Amino acid sequence: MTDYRKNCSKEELEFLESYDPARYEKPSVTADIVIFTMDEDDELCILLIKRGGFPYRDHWAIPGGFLEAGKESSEDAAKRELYEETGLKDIPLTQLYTFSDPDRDPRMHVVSVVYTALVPKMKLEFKAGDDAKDAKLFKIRYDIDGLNFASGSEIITKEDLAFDHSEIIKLAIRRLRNRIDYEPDAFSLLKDSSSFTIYELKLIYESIKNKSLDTANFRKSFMRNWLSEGVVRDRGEKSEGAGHKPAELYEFMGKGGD
Amino acid sequence: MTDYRKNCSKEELEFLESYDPARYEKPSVTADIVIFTMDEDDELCILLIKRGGFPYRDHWAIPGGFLEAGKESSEDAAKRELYEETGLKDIPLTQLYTFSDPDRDPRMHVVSVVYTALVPKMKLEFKAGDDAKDAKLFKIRYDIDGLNFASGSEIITKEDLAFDHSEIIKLAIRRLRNRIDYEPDAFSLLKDSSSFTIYELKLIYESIKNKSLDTANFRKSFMRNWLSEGVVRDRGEKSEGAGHKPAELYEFMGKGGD
DNA sequence: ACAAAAGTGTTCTATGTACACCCATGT
DNA sequence: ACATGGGTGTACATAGAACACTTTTGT
Repeated sequence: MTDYRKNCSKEELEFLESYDPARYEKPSVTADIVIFTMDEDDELCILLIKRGGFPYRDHWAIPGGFLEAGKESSEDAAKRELYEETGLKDIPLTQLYTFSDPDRDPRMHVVSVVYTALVPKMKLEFKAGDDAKDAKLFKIRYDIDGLNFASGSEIITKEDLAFDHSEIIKLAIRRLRNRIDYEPDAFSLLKDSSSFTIYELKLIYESIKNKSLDTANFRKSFMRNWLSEGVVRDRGEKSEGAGHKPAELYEFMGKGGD
Repeated sequence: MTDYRKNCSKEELEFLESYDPARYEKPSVTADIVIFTMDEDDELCILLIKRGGFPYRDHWAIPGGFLEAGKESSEDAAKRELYEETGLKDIPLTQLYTFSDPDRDPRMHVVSVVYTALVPKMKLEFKAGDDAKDAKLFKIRYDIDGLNFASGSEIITKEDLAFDHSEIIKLAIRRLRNRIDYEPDAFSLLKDSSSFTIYELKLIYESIKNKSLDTANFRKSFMRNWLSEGVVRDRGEKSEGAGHKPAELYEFMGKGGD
């Protein structure tokens, strides 16, 4: 693709040279990221940023930023944004969905390509940089009105979110819930994916599915889905120092690991 | 979202008025569509268009076009494009993926939001309009080198496709294969979704999965997944005039239907 | 002793797959 | 008669959910 011009006719080269990309009115393009973590209470959390400028000043939003045209893919833009916002590098992102309603941003037409990232909390550094006034983790909660988000005693609802971000987050959670049964997503949320117990993993599943799971059954599907497939390895060691029977330790063998 | 300005402070309104969207360099945005159909040989087909202009002149491409900024969402753009290309209206589209490599188009940075459409062949009108030199249905074939596409005696491979469209099509097929087991996608490909036999449906599944299925088992899962869920209704009629035992006729009860 | 988690076993049901077999129709 | 699809039934392996029970640690 990069070398397309090499195999071109003279005629076509001329066409490419004279092509004016500014001929048509274009929308802006951003890359946004839904960042999930597990907090100290073993609850699923999302990273939100309080907007310092218009529009939606003082509303909470998921991190994101404009794509640098001609220089980066939307995934690269999301990675750059993730790094600027959290100091995290080399985190695999999965594309969630692209939102493109003409009036989802009051300034202008903005097309947002949204990605999901799953990160262990300990790796998050909060950088108070750029246009971000404030960044915080919010627990994901459910009640009769649907979703809401809690950070300590502060509880925010979809009305406190900027743009269509509440829809975006809703979709991200739905997808995560579906994926977790057949993709090794949960391992990315472990404190230490190279040494963990089945119980620790179960807590992640329970928090994402928002219901408690049967120990015996969870165990069995762990063996079938991950251990016997080589996704996970038995370290042959036991946890120690906990207030209960020592547990077998496992290691996630996926991409890069730690 | 539309009425965001109504609840705005004077200060913010001024900001919005003075905001200049042209400040940043923007990529172009297109909406492309992978259109699947079943042909007269009960084989899965895709609609391709021979490009009349540069770049990739005389290469085959999936239909698509630029998004009209400020006027339409990418899905609306895809619908517009689908109508211009095939005369089809009110076909549900599902978003496939967004491709955004900076050099996937030699002219400039083009972000493409790609959709999938499933349409019965009889509804397709080929319009030789616009920049389309030629539109044709290609059978989807598999061999050692992977995918290829056949229309009569003409066989084309991924090298004959424009841009990264071979990757796009590959992904679309993979997704269709996965979806077909739990989403009622196959019904959209029936000649007549309001009166069909189980066998007709089975042909669609076989073509998409590219392997033959057991009659008895297909039947059972048809009953479980669709009939008992009310997705499909038994018409209480039998097919007639075929060279075999008359078959029960069913009706798809999904969105809009016919 | 008790809480907390680790770990085993059984039972029931649903699903996926393989296969054997008979039925009705047009040619 | 026979090809073509329509349709039924049986058998086996695996997956998921419910639940009962034992084990080992730290406090």
